[in-house]
Amino acid sequence: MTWTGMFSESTRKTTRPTRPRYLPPHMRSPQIGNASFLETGAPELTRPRFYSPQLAQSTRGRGPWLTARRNPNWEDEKFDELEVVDDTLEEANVTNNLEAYDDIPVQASGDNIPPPVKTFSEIDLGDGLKQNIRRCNYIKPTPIQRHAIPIAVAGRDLMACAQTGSGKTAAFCFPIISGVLKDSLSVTRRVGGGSEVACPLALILAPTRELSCQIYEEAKKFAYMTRVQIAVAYGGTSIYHQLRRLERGVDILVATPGRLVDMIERAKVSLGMIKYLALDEADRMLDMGFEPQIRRIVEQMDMPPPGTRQTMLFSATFPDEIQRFASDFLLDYVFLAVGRVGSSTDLIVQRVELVQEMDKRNHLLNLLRTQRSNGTPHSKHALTLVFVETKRGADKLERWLSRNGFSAIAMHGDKVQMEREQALRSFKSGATPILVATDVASRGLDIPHVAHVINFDMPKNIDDYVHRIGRTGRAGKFGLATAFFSDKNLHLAKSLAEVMKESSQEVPTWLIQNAENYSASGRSGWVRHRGVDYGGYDLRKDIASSSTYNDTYAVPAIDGQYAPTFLGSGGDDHWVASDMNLNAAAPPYGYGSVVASGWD
DNA sequence: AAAAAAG
Repeated sequence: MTWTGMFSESTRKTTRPTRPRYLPPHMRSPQIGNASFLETGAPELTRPRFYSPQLAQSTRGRGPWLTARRNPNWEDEKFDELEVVDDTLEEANVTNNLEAYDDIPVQASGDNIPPPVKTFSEIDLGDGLKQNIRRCNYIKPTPIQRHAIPIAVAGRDLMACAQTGSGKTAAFCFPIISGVLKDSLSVTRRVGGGSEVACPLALILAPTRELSCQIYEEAKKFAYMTRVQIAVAYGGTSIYHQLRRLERGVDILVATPGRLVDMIERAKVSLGMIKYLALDEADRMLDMGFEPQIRRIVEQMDMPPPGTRQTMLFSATFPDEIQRFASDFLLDYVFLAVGRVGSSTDLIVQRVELVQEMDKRNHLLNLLRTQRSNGTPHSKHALTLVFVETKRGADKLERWLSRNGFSAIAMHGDKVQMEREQALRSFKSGATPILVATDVASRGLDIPHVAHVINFDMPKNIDDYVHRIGRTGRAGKFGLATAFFSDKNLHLAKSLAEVMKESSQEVPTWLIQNAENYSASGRSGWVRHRGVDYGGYDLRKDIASSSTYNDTYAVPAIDGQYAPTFLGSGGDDHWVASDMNLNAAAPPYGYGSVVASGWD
């Protein structure tokens, strides 16, 4: 049996910082003047008053000695060599649409589920990590963190549906770092000098190189000044330097599958000592393209079997069939879903426009021109992310936009890694305020200031749509998502209408009409029509014999705040962790501040 | 009929 509950989240103001400080993605650039945004239907292009790029620049590239003289707490400065924001921000944040998101639905199922905590201090994560959590200004755990961390720290396997922006990365990093810290085996005993094999205790896998980097950077912050050694392994760059790094010993390895396999085959890495395995964007990692590789790494190398390692799978979407694959990797796992589709998601305005293929380019130009004339020109603070279907299409659209006066850059898997990273940097910095990307950029990446996501080509499945539009509307900022819907996309009509409806969007009648005519039943080739199935519920519930899972877990009332307001209501509730929800929900959580990139 | 991930 499972329980389902709605929890009240009360938010509160945090103390105003006395000095410029790191600002987490979800708290960056809270929207200001959103009324104009809604009226024009164009992204808010006004430069947020609280952001200070000059200030951010000024601390960059400085040696610790320099900072040390200025500030005795230089460690903290070095710790986040990132964006420094001035403190006027804080206030703007906390006043953001709080009430609408006070109730966060949480569903958990499985045997003997460790109860959630209300604060980080309720769990012994170790002094070093605890200090870093403070350094990160993590005031209060997010819902996914409150639930997932106790489960993970208890050593349980976990399948977690967590909304983007809800603190997923920390939710699996904290328990892993904490576990490594408690491990008595020093890293030097697991790797010798010379060419010995690196034996990490933890492996974190991600579907793209850039996402691996992001997680790596994030984990480094969490492990700052502890003895926990973190390394990253991904393709498209010299393996030599990565191997040299491994020779120094590694506790936690963040990797993409290809390069990892390469290293294992070269006998530079052994998975024999793995105690923790985490798959980020787990449904992607287990989809048709990736599944064989993952299976190879998890089942056919020297990775300890389920039961002797701890496995954690995280994603915002989790279709049934993927849950089935996934359960092969897990033992007696807890299923967790945070967030619900259908709750207010007015932070992302979703528009669908019926555009024929041949008209798309001009339509895009008109859209961008309107956007430009509506407000400040594209800038660091109003980035537009355009998704296309193919790599060639990305290049062609980049050229088309450039020829027509829009500064655009393309990012896709046919570019060499340097170009990919350069494109991303150029976009993030605002130097090239339009990024034309394939799905390489659809998941996990945290790009502040994306005001508008345009699905120039619709993705093949609705999950990707959810992930793509989740690149905007983050950090409590309003976001706009525009979809160019052509007759090639009719199979998506139903699921798209469903997604929009669930996030309180206005669904055009023509779309509803088509949704009825084209119920997503067809299945052909590699196109997987799944209708609306993000897997917001535990697949095991469908299994006839529920005896294995009959431990009911009621959430203890803590200060009256955690008392479920309802339990297992009617069955009509659709529990899903969707990006849209998550975006909407992010600011109200009121985690004070914090979190870093990779907040996804 | 695709994107991603090794070189």
